[in-house]
Amino acid sequence: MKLQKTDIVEFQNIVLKQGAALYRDMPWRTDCNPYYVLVSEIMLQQTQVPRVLQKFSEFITVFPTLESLAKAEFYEVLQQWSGLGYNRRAKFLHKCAIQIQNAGVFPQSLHELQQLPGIGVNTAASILVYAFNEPQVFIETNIRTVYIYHFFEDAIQKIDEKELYDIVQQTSYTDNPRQWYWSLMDYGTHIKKTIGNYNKLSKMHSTQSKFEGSNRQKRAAIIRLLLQYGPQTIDSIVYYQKYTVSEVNDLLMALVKESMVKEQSGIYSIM
DNA sequence: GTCCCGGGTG
DNA sequence: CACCCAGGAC
Repeated sequence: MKLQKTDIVEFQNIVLKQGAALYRDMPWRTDCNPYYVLVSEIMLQQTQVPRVLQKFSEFITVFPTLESLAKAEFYEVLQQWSGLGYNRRAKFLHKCAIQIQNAGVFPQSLHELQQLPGIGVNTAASILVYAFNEPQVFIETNIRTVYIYHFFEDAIQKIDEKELYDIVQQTSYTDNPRQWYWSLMDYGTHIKKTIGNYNKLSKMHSTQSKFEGSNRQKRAAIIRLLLQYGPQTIDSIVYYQKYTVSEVNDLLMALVKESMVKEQSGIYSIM
């Protein structure tokens, strides 16, 4: 779909106007230094803004700089992360800090950013937008909502991500990328709250599996146990959690493989 | 039940 | 491409 210039300008004006009206202040928006942006972007993957707002401030109080995070032990990072969910992200973020600190400079290209763990194409682009106000094209759930609402509301078939990307690119407001994406985010959140979730029309949309009784739940329980009560044997974990031995064994194997947990002569602890 | 400023893995 | 990863809000 090739858009007319007038349609593009009209759309941009709507989004920017809504963005100004709906603007939400956040610490990582007030101060867009690359470290704040990195921390917030990882936290915001699959986690809503209100929950991140609280965690972010606590996290930054303990780890005010990239250097302080890089020098920290992982269990300290995990302690701060605890409660946010998707604990793997804490490991990714910690590794990011270490790698960037070792490199000596904050990565400033899509390619370099994507080399870092936990940073895919979307997060890489978003970091360039928010930290450096660089024009980039990316899609996440709120942006998807805005574009489906405005351009694909009557779609019969599921919308392909490439179609969306094409429109996002054509309508991209490059005068102030930061302001543009803040507007898309705040407007998209507003549409979802007041009108509905259009993402169901996207091919990307899928309902997630149940949490209750899942491995996610059990992993989290083991992590919490190790964080609160220190190193444990498999048997003690089995005793406390009432999971089967083979279950706990499998979960621990996975956690060790992800460098979340380490094992030393039968004793498991946070890495 | 459904969602969330996704990415890694096989 | 399918599945996994957490936790709370609604």
